[in-house]
Amino acid sequence: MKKERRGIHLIAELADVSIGTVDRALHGRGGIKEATRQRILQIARRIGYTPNLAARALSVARTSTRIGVCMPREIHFFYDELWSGVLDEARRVAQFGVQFVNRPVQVLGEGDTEALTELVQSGVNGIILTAGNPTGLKPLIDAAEERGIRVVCVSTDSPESRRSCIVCVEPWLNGCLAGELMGKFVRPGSHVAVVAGMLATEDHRKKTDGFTEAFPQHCAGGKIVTVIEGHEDEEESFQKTFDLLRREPTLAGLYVNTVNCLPVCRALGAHGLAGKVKLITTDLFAEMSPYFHKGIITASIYQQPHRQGQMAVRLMADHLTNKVPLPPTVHLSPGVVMSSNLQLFREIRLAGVKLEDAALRTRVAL
Amino acid sequence: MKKERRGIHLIAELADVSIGTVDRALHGRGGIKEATRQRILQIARRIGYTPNLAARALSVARTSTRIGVCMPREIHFFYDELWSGVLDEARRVAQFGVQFVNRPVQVLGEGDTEALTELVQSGVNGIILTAGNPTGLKPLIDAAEERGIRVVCVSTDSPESRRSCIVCVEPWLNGCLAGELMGKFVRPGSHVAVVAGMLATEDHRKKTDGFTEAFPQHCAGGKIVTVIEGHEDEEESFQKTFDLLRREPTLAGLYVNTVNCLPVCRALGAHGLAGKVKLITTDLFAEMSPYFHKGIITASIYQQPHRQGQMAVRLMADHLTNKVPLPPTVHLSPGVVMSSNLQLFREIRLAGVKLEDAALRTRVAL
DNA sequence: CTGAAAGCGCTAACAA
DNA sequence: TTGTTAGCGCTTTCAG
Repeated sequence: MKKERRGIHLIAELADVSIGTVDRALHGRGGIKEATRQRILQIARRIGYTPNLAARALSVARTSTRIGVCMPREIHFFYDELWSGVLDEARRVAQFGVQFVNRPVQVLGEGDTEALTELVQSGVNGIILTAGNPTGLKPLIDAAEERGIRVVCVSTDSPESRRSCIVCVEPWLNGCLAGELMGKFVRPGSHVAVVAGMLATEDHRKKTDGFTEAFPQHCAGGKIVTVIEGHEDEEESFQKTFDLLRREPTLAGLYVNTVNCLPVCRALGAHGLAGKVKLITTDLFAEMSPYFHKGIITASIYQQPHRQGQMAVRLMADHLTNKVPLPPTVHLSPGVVMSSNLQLFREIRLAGVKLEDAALRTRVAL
Repeated sequence: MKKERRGIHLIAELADVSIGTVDRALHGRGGIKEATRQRILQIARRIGYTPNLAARALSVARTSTRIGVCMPREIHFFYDELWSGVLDEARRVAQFGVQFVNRPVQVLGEGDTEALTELVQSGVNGIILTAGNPTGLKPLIDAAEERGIRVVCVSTDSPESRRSCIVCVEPWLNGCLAGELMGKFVRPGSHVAVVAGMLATEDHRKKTDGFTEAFPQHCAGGKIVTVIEGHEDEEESFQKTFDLLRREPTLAGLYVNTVNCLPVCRALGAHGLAGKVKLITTDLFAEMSPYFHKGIITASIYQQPHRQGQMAVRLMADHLTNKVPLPPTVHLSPGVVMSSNLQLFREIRLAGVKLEDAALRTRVAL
């Protein structure tokens, strides 16, 4: 009884060539007669050949592909989760011979040109990047792509550049969802306001725009009375919100489109407005928890940082190791956090677990 | 220059034994002196050994592990997505030598005892199952677990049984979220109603309970005037809703906790109540789309079927191939679908794409 | 242009 | 109780 062959051996047997030739045909390598190639591809198609990725990974283990990661290092908040998403998935694909080079920057947009330059020079095959300052990064990203280094932006885009792919929650849509929710929470004709970080930041501006567009569509006669900027400063945010609430006693809703929502919560609390003014925030971290319970935060728009990181790694790894084409955009749907489902989110469940420890717990949902 | 060894070869070299012995030590196989084992484990720990999963997968490819899947076959709706989540992830882990045995049943709860029996007898190593009739299935599940076959329930649980793990969106919490949303959409003192499938079904009853508990907490003086049962019948659902709307002209909200929401939408439309009565539905499929745009559906609670399927496969495969322990429960957070983010959901994006084709498009988000 | 052969790190069967 | 060895399916190098 003949031995049952598999994979390229089977093809080789059927085509009556050696596995080396099959390999050449399958990979479009040179040095093979076009006729043979066609015959082989034909057979491969007929038997529905799919490469065994484990074998491939094992075989190329030493010449492994490397992925560089440049994202902000920051604790307790969004980027922590983004990192853990990246690291979790990195651990999985590491088994496929993919290595990672981490080049964290301290703050979004600071020192990222240097980090990116380093990564490019270090000879990685792909780069995952939060594009803090899109314009400064553009030439570097373009240069990297020029050299065949794929760049996947995550969370923050550099839309003008030639990056291969962006994985994010679209900020405009993010604002729209907040606007729609707000429009449905407050009564027709209500006045609401927006607390942004700084409108100079594209992300905050787009969120504000989305909100501004969607809110009136879902709240007949609704009006956005003002947009204030907290500049990510605790004191300033508190003061400005506090003043706003005094100035506009009829205010029905407040949309905070930055992670810096605690001062706003405190200002609302100080006015005794828990639940009276509908507060919609952005992102999630453990310290927000009590404000949900007190009814001060009505809802928060969750940007799925962990999943963003995971997706970015997965896309890049699939592309690099299996030639899966990179989609130009991957837009995740933002989640809605309210008091009922609060406990299900990683940020709340894993509160207090340090990054290292959290990284070990692969199995916690969402 | 000596050749640089890796993995178990390195350990073997350091411990001055053969790789066979290292393998025995690492896997707790018999026939090895306790002292040697300790010495080897010690070294493994010291050098931070992690097995190369690709190599392992490749090596055990022929003796591969098999996972049985028993879930309802149903088109256009929830289970379609559940299947595609399973199949997508199955394709990935297939590379690790995991095979799948699919035993679809026509309808949830019909013929699943037979299917499960077959699977157990077919000698699979693990089973992924939607437990349609929990009580009937319990003895079979227990028997399977007894024989060392891990059972992971997905979407529908058999809580009394000894299944190793459940992956789902908790129905009670699902109802709570709907209740909270509703409580915030309507004015204090509002009257709302629930349209269930049949309260005899645990899932529907729990959703109803959750809603009943949460709604009054978020709507001062709010009242649930009635719970009607549509029995998943189009005509009955329409008629009962239509009558209800006539009987209760002040009704402010309606919560449909089954997938069968179209008749309710039509009844609302027939009364010209688009947007007047807040409608919160469950699940998502393409035909709901126009009702979002017309403002008839205010929000839908999305149970992430694709992700549920994906998680179930991932957990099972990780457990079977890498001995990762199965967590007893994995509760996903339900998503909130509104008109703003509607387009981001698979069910809407991939509308019209048949299961086979959709299965090829691994790269569509969420 | 094509074939042969050496590994990649691990498992499992067989020998000692 | 331990060592040896033959693959798993693929990539890559070196000969023809």
